[in-house]
Amino acid sequence: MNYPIETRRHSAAHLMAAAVHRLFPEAKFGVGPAVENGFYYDIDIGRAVTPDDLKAIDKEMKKIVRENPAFVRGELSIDEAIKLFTELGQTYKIELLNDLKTKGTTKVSAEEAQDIDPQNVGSVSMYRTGEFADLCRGPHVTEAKDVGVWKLWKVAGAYWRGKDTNPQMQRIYGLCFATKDELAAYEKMLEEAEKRDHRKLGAELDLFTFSPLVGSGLPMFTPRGVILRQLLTDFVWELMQPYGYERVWIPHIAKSDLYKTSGHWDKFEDDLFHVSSKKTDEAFVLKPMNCPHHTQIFASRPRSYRDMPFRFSEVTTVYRDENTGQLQGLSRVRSITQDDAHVFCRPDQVRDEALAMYKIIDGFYKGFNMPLKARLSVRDPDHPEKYLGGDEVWSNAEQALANLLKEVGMPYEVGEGEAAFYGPKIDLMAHDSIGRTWQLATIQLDFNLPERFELEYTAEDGTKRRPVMLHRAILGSVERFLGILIEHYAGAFPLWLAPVQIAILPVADRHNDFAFALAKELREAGFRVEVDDSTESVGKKIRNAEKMKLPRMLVVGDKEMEGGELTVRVRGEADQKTQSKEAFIKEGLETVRARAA
RNA sequence: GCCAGCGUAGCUCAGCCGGUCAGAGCAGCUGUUUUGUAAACAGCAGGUCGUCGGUUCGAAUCCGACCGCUGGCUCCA
Repeated sequence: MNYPIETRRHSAAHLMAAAVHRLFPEAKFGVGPAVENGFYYDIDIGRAVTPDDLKAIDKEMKKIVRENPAFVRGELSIDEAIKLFTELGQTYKIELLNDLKTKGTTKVSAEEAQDIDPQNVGSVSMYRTGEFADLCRGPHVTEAKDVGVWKLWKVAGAYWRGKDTNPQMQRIYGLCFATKDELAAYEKMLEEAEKRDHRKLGAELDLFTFSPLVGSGLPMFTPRGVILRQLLTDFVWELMQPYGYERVWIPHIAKSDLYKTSGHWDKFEDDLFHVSSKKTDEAFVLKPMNCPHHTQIFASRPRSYRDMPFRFSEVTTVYRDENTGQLQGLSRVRSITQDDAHVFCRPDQVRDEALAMYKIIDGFYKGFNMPLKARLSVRDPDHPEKYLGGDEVWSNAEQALANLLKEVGMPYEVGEGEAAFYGPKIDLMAHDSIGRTWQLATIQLDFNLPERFELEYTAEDGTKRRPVMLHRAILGSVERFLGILIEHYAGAFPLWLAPVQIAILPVADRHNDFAFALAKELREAGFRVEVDDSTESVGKKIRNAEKMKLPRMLVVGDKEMEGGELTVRVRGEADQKTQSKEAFIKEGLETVRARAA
């Protein structure tokens, strides 16, 4: 039988629950949906699940598959179900059923909704697998042996119904695919992703480092890493040129009053780094974002409608006191460098400004062969209290962004509840070379900060008007983008980005002078060059250059000194070629200019 | 912040049911070699076994706290 993979995965979750039920009769069950690549089930056995438990559960699952019970569907009223689960002591299920009964939904998160059909209020469906019965809307495979190939993967703590005030359950993750080959292929992909891990490559390629003395989540960039940072932000700056952006500069701390005015204080006080002064009683914070500062530059003098828009851009670092448990390599840090820009414009200029932003983003990601998808992030209609500003303002803003996406012909999905608290936004998701998607660039509309800071400009008729503010980031965060880029290229950066572009490898000591002279010449031509004058063999020098993923290698020995031609080796290729110096330089410069490999 | 796992030289790892347990390879340094396409040879040096405390006659090994890392959860302006 050819089941949809979700059906197999969800059935595998039940199968696992059935096994857990046998091994731990007291176990209480939460929810167990199918997810990307597999499934999980949240359980509570009164203690942590150990790796040994996982093995035992896996063994029991195999045993059940040999017994091959059918997945049997039944239906009963909510009250009957509550009675049944009360007898079974399944307190979590009872909570879900009570919610269903009183609120007509169990929905707290999208995942949980999978377990119960909110449309089918009044009665609920059950599935029985052998002696294990579970609340479930299905569908399921008919027999246990149809679940496919699984592998119990890992255990993690997970708050019941995703709320950190609720007790934590044990979430057991499993991979599940229809065939062995698919599972193997996925595991291979995981392995590949691990090899590309930017934390590993960052150390190996000497791009950035952490120190326990400096603190977690506070990366430091080495000379090679800074070359990458600089090239990336220069690229953005270059793309911004046609659109009239200007650079500004702001200090990295500000009085807390700034954020009390902006509204950030109320929302993020606990996530700010607080700075106190012994000289004054005033409280300061390390800036967690740049927009409030930028509003003060706008507000620093009277503005005329004639001069609008003002486009302030800055690559600058913000600081956020993230929960330590969620810091991760360059992906989640406490010092975040943003390629930030804020545009203050008239309402009639929003479209053009947002369009310009879109074009910059589009050009940037094309440069890395990362296809984009858009998401229009709007309010969560169920929680209007989470947002600043009036309903009409929001509706207009959401509409303006939707129109823009339609205009540029960008397909998009709508992300309800994904908006920032001050306005809707367009988030752009980039695909990397191994098929993952990342939310990176963003264009955000903001009708609220101008209001809070009482920003204004003088209109044609002499009246004071409120400008509209747009926030945008192209890379998102330089650190996070760099982490993604390292994994995208597996550390083998294209020539234009490589921190060291050319390695010159002298065959013997007597070729060193020639090598250094050549290096000087190539540097003057604009390349980043390194000479390996160690006393190692040529083979070893090549090996080292390959390990550092240097795009070009020039082996120089007697032949090159006498003949005048260069011997060129390209990263990852076994063959070499002979080329004149002029041709090598010309070709290299063209490749760099084209931002190609 | 919460749950779990982990922490031995710069890196990768061995040792870990308490008693020659401080080891290996790579990297580093010093010699020799002067090398022609992915690892020359030899020697030397390097760790208070994350930190602090506890149990014990004795702790890298057991326990606790803290720091850090990893995977999740929560959060994400």
